[in-house]
This record gives sequence, C-alpha cells and structure tokens, in this order.
Amino acid sequence: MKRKLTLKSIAKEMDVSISTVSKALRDSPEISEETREKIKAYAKLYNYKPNNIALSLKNRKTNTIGVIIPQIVHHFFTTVIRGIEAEARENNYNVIICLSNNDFDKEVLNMELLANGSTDGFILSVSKETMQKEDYHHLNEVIEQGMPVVMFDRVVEGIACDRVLINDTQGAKKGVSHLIRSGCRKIGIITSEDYVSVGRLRTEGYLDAHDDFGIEVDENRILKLDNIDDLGESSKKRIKEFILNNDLDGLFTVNELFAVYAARVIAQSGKSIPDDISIVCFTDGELSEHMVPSITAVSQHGEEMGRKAASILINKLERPEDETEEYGTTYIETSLIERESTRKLLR
Amino acid sequence: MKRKLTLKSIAKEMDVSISTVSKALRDSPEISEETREKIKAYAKLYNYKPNNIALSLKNRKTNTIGVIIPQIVHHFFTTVIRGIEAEARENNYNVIICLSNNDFDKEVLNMELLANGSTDGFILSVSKETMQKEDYHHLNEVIEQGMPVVMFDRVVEGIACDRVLINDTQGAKKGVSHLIRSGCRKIGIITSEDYVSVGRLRTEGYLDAHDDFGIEVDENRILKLDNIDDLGESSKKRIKEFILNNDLDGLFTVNELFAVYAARVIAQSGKSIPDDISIVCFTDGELSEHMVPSITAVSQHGEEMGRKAASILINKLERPEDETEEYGTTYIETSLIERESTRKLLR
DNA sequence: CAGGTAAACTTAATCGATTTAGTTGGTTAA
DNA sequence: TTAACCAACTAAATCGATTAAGTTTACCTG
Repeated sequence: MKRKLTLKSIAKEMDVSISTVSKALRDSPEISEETREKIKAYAKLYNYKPNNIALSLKNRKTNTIGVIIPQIVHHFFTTVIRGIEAEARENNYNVIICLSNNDFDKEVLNMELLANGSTDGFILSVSKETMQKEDYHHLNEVIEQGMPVVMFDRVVEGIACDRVLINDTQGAKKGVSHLIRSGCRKIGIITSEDYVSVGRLRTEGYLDAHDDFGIEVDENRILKLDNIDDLGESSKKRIKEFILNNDLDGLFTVNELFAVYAARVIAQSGKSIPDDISIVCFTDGELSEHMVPSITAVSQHGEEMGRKAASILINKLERPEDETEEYGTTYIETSLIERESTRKLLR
Repeated sequence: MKRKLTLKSIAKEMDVSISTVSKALRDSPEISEETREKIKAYAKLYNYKPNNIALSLKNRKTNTIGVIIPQIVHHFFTTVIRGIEAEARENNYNVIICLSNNDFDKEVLNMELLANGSTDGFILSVSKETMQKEDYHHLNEVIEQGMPVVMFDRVVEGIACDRVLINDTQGAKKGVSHLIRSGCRKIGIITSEDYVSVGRLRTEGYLDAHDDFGIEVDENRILKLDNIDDLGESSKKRIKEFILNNDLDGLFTVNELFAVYAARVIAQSGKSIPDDISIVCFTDGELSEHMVPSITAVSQHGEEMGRKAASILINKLERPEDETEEYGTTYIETSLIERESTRKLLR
C-alpha cells in the first residue's frame, strides 16, 4: 500500500522545509525558479494532491454543500439533485446528500451532523413532519452560525434564508385552465391537506382558475389526502370513492401517482380518457409520459430548480462579507406538456 | 452571528487547558469529578459538538463513503442510493454522491477529488465510457492508496475489489419460465446487443429457460437494440415492427421502457394483455407497477443491493488490519412480482 | 523529613496545509 | 567599513481535536 504524498514527505525527500514546498507549489516568488521547478516536477511525477480535509480545516471552508431532502425515490427530487450536482461541480463544490425520510428527528440529526464542519451551507426541502411540528430550531441554529440555507419546494415561512419555488399556484392554474378551455366544467382535484405547502398552493391555483373563468367551485370536488408522497391503501380507497361518487368531466391532481391511480379507476369504471374525463397532473416524472393514455402534465423543471438553488447558495458562500441580510424567493416557471389525457384545444 | 464553540473557547471560558476540556468531555478519570461535571454541563448548555473536519484530520478517517454512479435520473440507481444511505447512516457514515453522467473524465475527476481525504472508500457503478475505454487507472490508484472499493451493477473485471451484482441470468430465467408455465410457447425477447453485460446475461437466462423446458428458440423472436438506457425513435420503430411481424404469445423485455412501449403497440393492434400476449419485464422502476395493465416484473431489489454494498464497504473500513486481499462477489437475488400482464398460474 | 506516589492538571506533539514572521548569507550604497 | 537591503529560505503559529509526556501539589510513609 502506497501512502499518499504530503508536503512533509516531499520536503523530507527534497531536503527543504515544508513551507518551501508549499510555496513552490503555489508559485510563490519567494522561492527560486530552480527550486520551484524541481519541487513541482517531483510533485507532478508522484501525483501530489493536497489533502482536502487539511485544507478545509485551515480555510474553514469545505466547498461542500449539504442537501437534505425527504426522499430520493421520487423522480422530482432526483431531477433537483441532478441540477444541484451539475451546478456544484461546475463551481468546484461537492454535494453531500442526506435523506430525512420525512422524519423530523432524522432531519435534525442530519443537519447537526453536517453542520459540524462538514458543509458550508445547506439546500433543503423540509420534511412533512417538520412542517407539522413547526419546529425549526435546527434551521435557525445553522443560520445563526453563519451557514447560508436555501430552501426549495417545501419551504416554511419565518426562516432567514433564500427560497426557490415552483410557481405552484400558477402551475396548477395553468393545468386547470387547460381543462376548462378544453371544455371541462366539473373538475375535481386530488390534493393534500393544507399544511403541505405545495398542496395548499396548488389547491389555490385550482380555485383561481375557476375564479378566472367564472365557474363555481363545488367543495365536494376537492379531495385532500394526508400523504402526498406515496399512495397507500387508504389513499387508494379514498381516490376510488371520490372518482366514483362524483360526476366529473375533468381531474387535476397534485402529483403523478394520484393521476395514474385515478386513471385506472376511471378506465375500470368504463369511462374513457380524455373524452369522458380529462386528466392533468402536476409532475416531473416519467409515469405520465409512458402511461396509456399518457397524461398531460404541469412540468416542474426540477433540474433548473436544483441549479438555481445551488447557484444562489454558492453565490452566498463566495461572498460572505456581503451580509446584506436580504433573502429572496425565486420562482421557477412551470410548463404544460399536452399529452393524451386531455382533448386537443382548437386554436 | 454566533461562532461555534470549540475546545479552545470552552477552555478559555472555564479557565482550564484545552486538554482538560477534551478529557472531561470524554470522561477521562484523569479529570476530577467536579471539574468534569462543570465542563460537561457547560458544553451541554451551549450545545458543543466537536468539529468533524478536525476529527477527520486527526483520525485520518472521514466516516464518509463516496458513491459514484452514471446517472441518478434512473429509478434503479435511486433505490440503490437509498439503500446505501440507510445502511451508512445506521453505521454513522456520511454519503457523498457524485454523478459521472456516463462520462469517463468526470468519473476520474470525481474519484480523484474525493480520494484526497474526503472519503474513506468508494461504492461505484462504472460509466459506459469507462467500460468502453477499459481504462481503470483511477480505480487502481485509490485501491493502491488503501481505500476499499465496492462495485455494483456495472462492474469490470481485474480490479481488486468486492462486487455486488444482480443475478441477471437467473432473473431472466425466472421471468421467462413464468411465461412458459403460464402457457406461452412463442416468447419474444427485447434485449440489448451483447456488449452490454446486463443485456447479454439476461438473454442467456431467456435461452436457459427455453432449454430447461425443452422448447426450441426461434432466432426471429430475439430483438437486440443498441441502447438499453432509453427509448429512442429508432428503438420504438424496431419494437413496433418486431411485435407486429411476429406471432408471439409472450414477451420478455430487459427493461421497463421496452415493455411499456411494447404494451402500447400490442394494445393498439387490438390484442389483449395477458390473454393474447403475456408480458414480463426486468425492472428497476415504478412504471410497471402503475401501468394499466400493470406489468409482471423481475424485481432487482436495488435498495438491498445498496445496503449490501455499503455494508461490505463499512465492514472493510472498520477492520482495515484485516487485509486478507480477498474479494468476493455477492449476488442479490431477483424476485418475480406477478401483476396483470401475465395469466395466473394454477398451482 | 527526605522521598515516593497519586491526583489533577498542563504542555506539547500530531494530523496536513497555509502563511506570517523570522533567519541566513551575500551584495550594495553611503 | 558598515548599515541597509535583498533573495531564498526556515521556523512557528494556526485551523480544532486528541493524547502521550510532563508538571505541580498534596499527602503518605518509613
């Protein structure tokens, strides 16, 4: 086993001091041309690379971004990570990813762990449990310590940090408006309870669209499930009842899974998509694309979101003096992808 | 901005030396009960947590695993990461994830970066380009430095490391056998060219199953596409022709997308699934689960794979003296998930 | 009362790199 | 001649924690 080169070992080998080696490698004019070249040649030959940990300790800068998300088995987060990773790497940052599994304690633990020197800042989407508890002490603590935080997607108010959001309300409005324009008048929505911010905002968009077109909203056409992240048996049951007991001609769902399951129920009930019931869902996933019929979707542009979040964070990290205490919210625009689950609009 | 506590700042505050603080916090008997309690109370009150970077430097151990994968926007890798993350966290390890985007240079760069002190070991699935180039110097270098490596899924030969693999051949055999048992005799397979290892192995399983049941294989029923990672227009065209020009009663595909597209073609041609044609696919995804009809799948257990890879790596890391130079290959068994695209077997 | 010893600390080295503040030996200008 | 000055280094402090190796003080014992 070959031990890694260090400044010390090079210094010993070349019979100079450690600082001479360090300076030579950093092209300091203090070191003579001759010595400099000799040391650099040696370092290159044996492929010397400075130890990141030592650099981090010395510079009090890790060049690492901590990412904390509820779960990765979720295509949207996957695309966001991809964006964060890309932007980070282009700026010479590493990315450490931690999954909270929607668990408050794990979120706190992860943050504390990473905050003790492992990362320079955080990008996170808060877990459902955290939102319910409304306990943000862990966030405030790292911010208090001077670590910048960027929240995305699932954000909370009252935290001194930047935010990157999907324009959820507008996105939902886009989707629902599309349904209305294509002729639907009895549109249902499958969303989440209001404490999940994305659910609440998308429900708002649904209402807005109705408002815009002067269509009355029937409260019975709004189904709020507690779990937006996956589709359990109880959710399935409620969706099934909701579809079968409502006379709908359109359906908007806040995620892909709800739409896919609803489509199944609709097909089984003998109705056709899109002619009897049209469907639009919020998503950044692949399911909607490949389903038969494929499902018209409000695309979230997760990768762009990740890039943006990373770029904001890195910006803060690169000029920490700039403590303006100003935090902004950036909105990522959604776009509608028309597929087979909605009727073509006449234009 | 509140600066983080350090041993130094505590020592100053309590008017003792740094080592006294360190020892007190680690319950050293060298420190008097009284002083110990006082220091511990203070540290607890102000929530002292040792700096990870300093610990890493001192211990020459980062408790961090580097994960390098071709792409994350791939449900299979996503599940593997989840497994790695879970196992790592249970053992107090962090996970740093880097995406190579199937690019050789990026893979090398990422490894070099992480190898300089950031991680204790690696888990990786080599990029397509690396496989083509057959250049593994970056792998050999980190191993040479004493960092253990575990490869999974896309592995290469001749590297001194452990491997975790899906039992591809057996998995395919399971799937195809199921089709045969359910009555299919004219089974097609949509696979990849032989140079992609997973494609080759799964094709082998297809042949093995036929062999076992004494059914002759018709070469026309084997379709080999060049790209196994996604579904381009040319692949779509070839799948369509393959389905329409073959008189099949069963279909096995090496991934989900092929199956989903084939199902679409079959439905459009007026045939029914599973009665006219049954389908089984190898998968890593959710598509097969939620499609209508849902597709019977050979599940790869990505999460288990990730856990296993992490556990092997951590084991190596925890007892480094145990340099037995012995490397093993662990196979993760596949399992068949029966869904709607195949007929129920009579048992 | 010298000397041994144990308790309770402190000093200093260490991990690997950077950087400020010296230290040489040689050249030059007053 | 001699202080000033420069080139080319080296020593030492620092980042934050651990720990082996001292140091001090009190107490005990023969």
